Amino acid sequence: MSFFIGCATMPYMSENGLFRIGEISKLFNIGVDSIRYYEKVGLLHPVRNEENNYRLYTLDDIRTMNTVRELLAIGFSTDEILEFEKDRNLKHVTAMLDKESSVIDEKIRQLSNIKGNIISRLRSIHEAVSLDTSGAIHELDLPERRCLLISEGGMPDNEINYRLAEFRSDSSSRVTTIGACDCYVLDTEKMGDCGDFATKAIFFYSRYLNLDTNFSLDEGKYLSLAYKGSFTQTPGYYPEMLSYCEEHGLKKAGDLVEFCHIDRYETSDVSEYVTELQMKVSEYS
Amino acid sequence: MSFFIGCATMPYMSENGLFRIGEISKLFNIGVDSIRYYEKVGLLHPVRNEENNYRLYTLDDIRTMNTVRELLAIGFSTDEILEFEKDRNLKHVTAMLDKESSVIDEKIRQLSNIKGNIISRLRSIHEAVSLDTSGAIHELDLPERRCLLISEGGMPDNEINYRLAEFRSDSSSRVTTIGACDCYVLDTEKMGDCGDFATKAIFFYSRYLNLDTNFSLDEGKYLSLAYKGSFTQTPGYYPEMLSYCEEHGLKKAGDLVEFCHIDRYETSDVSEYVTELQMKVSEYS
DNA sequence: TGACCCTCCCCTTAGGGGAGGGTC
DNA sequence: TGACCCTCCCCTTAGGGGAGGGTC
Repeated sequence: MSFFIGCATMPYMSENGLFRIGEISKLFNIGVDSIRYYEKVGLLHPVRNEENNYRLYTLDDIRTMNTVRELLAIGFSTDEILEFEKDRNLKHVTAMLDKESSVIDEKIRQLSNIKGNIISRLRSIHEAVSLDTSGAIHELDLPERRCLLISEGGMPDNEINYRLAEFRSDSSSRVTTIGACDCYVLDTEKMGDCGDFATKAIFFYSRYLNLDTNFSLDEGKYLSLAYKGSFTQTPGYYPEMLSYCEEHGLKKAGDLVEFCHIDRYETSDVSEYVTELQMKVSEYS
Repeated sequence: MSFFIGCATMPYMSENGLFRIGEISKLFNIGVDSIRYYEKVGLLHPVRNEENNYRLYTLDDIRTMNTVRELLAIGFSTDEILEFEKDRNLKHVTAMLDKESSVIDEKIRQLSNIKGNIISRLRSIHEAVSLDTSGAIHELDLPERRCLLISEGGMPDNEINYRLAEFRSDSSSRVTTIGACDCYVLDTEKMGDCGDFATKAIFFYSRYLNLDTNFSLDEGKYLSLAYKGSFTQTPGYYPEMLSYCEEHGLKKAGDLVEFCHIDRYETSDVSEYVTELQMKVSEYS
């Protein structure tokens, strides 16, 4: 044990054994405003130099400052620190630390959930922009998929936002737009207002996000085709899917469904939209 | 796909196709103040009923509200949401989500550190109150222990707080009082001011907390004895330690050190203090 | 009349950043 | 004179809670 720690004097101490606010500020490496603030909330009670009204701090104030900085650093509020200063005992300090520990656990739990949510959204977006948007048809074997039905029948785009809000306010419902996929079941027999197919149903789907669900898309073989830009291109692609079926000995076994992977929820630039068409098919037997 | 979702009307909609603030409030299950606040920061721009000056919201405002609530829930500020609303595109949304993901990682990292710190303090306190404070002497084989030397020589209690502050402001220094142990190397040959042994050195030690250190206590055999209450009892216990040595064929091989496990940093109730005396010993050979 | 809407205005954390004036 | 100190006073998040007054 032979280290010599600095000089034995206290460089920031004024001659009368008391410290000025600037000295405390340097000693603790914090702003003078913080020190005045601790006084305002009742943590410090410096005496005053009667001649110039300067605040003067004792070594005991420095003890308080040490405790205050230590407790602020581990997340306590000035109110809690004040309570502790008023009633400093073992039961109190362990109760404080125990409680703070739980509070931090809860914060970490919430942040981890949010982090998972963000990662899921990023993954969904990444997967969407990685789709083959050449319009080429792929055969996919898909598992059962859980979805959230928003509406049976068509609905103006904006009304969907009303339904989403309704779901959201239904207490525990989890709905998500950014990174989730709004999907349209199309009626290929009927035309809608915009020269497009009429809509039979609207639902939300996400492979990664943990949405509420109220029905499933069947597992099975699907034809899939994706394109970029305005989703008015859908009717043009439908005949190609039918031709593909004929050429490959398949038959239509479900509705045509439009998956809007990237749309107005992620971007206002229509050229960035990514839409996928899926249609369930089966083999002739 | 055969679920029927509520009625096709929008129950909260006023007759003219617009919504009043109370309706939006119910729809989103939030206070009207929040909705007015979003307007104040520029996120919403409701029109007004010219007759009564009531705010009126469109379905497009509901779209915005959905996005706002979704992004607030994952930690974005209204400023960031405003930026996103102004320039909504894929690059922007992925950059935002990426950045938020990093911010959350950093927050979790900090909270985990704090949590570890709190747990260490609780463990230290728990261990201190679990000590045998009957004054009985125990022989301990202790490993090398890293410590933080505060002062060579004695020092008024309060001046220690000044030294602690100095260490703390030395940028990266980690010092801790609550849950750490301030220790006094005693000079058993000299008396101090209070009829107690004079102090040869002061240092901090914690088994669990990650303090800065600048020297080590040697590993080896120690006599240990703990008591509760005022630490003025130390001189009374020292002769007992010497007698124990004689009776057990041991000799004093180091200074008498006072470990103040529980003291003024944890409690203002002296009867709760827990002090441990340690003295290095060796066998006669 | 009661439910709903309006506009101020003050309050919450832990300080930060002035302005305007005195002190060493 | 420059560094230091003082006291207001305004500002920061995302709203919450009034008061005082009009509207359906």
